[in-house]
Amino acid sequence: MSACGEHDACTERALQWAEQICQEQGLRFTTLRRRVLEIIWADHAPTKAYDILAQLEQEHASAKPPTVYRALHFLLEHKLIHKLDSQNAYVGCSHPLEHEACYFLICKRCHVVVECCGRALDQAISDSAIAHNFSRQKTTLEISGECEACLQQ
Amino acid sequence: MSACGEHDACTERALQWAEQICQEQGLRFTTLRRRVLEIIWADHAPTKAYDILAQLEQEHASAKPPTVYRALHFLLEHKLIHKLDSQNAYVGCSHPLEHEACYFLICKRCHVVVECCGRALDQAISDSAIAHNFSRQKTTLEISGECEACLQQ
DNA sequence: AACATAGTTGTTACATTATAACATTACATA
DNA sequence: TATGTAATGTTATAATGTAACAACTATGTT
Ligand SMILES: [Zn+2]
Ligand SMILES: [Zn+2]
Ligand SMILES: [Zn+2]
Ligand SMILES: [Zn+2]
Repeated sequence: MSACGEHDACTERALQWAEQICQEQGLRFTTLRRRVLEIIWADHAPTKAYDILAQLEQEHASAKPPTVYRALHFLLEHKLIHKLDSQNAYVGCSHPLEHEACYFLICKRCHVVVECCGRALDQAISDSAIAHNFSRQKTTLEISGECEACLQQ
Repeated sequence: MSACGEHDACTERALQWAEQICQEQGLRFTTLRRRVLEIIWADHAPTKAYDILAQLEQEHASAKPPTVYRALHFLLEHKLIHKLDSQNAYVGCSHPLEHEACYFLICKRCHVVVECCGRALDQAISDSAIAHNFSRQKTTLEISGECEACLQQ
């Protein structure tokens, strides 16, 4: 499920972003890391680590769990992907350049994940943390339900 | 870590709630389920399933993973506990009677979890879902950072 | 009391998700 | 080319969670 007219463009854009970010920061965007990012960007649904492994194995005989998890750690660290804790699965980041607090709308039917970055909601979260004298460091916000397209069926 | 003056009172209250809720709904609050709830309520930190198992084993020779997970499923189903997806761990529900959308402040230092239920933040989440024509069914909101007590040290 | 029933627990086995530890290889650059 | 660092290969294992079926327990009905 892609939820976008031209998904090749999404993938292309994500890979170019990754290339650019790695270049700017002197990071090595190796074949393996690129391939894992491509697999994750095959669609807009969350991808499981062991499904990535299954794909990698077909083209890369030495692929093992650490192969995949290392690539995932690299991509997470540099915010090229996100982990959805409620699903134990990974999605490509939709806007790695301008990175703020983001949250996810996850469709239970078509599995499309939309990444949102609204200042309003982010502010509401900060306000609540402040009200509890809590110093906010990391936020996990994942909303599952049904997307517009699925509701219209 | 308890984050409350009189933690025995927290536990006592939680067990009585559970008793009452099960009675009202014709559910069986068995020894095993009560014991798992007690273990979770030993403090305000998230508890891991296999740590519960380790405790149960000492007093209940036949305890195995399904023993624990069944009790957890029961307690989750009836909203006596919550699972924190960002930690793979479980906490007692602080207000099982008046249950609305809730979210969690998780202290990285002392591990105390505070469950919050603010209408304002809940509304902001709904607004955002509506803005994306998304039908919201389940929300995971977990904020990790440092609590007031730890910040003052 | 005997029986039927549904719910709970026991038991074994396994699936899924993730990491530790150490060896080897590739890459940059001096 | 030597040398150090980062990346990958390799083996093993840890951590989290479920399937499937057997045995038991509580409860209500004949
Ligand atoms: Zn797309
Ligand atoms: Zn959908
Ligand atoms: Zn307490
Ligand atoms: Zn704290």
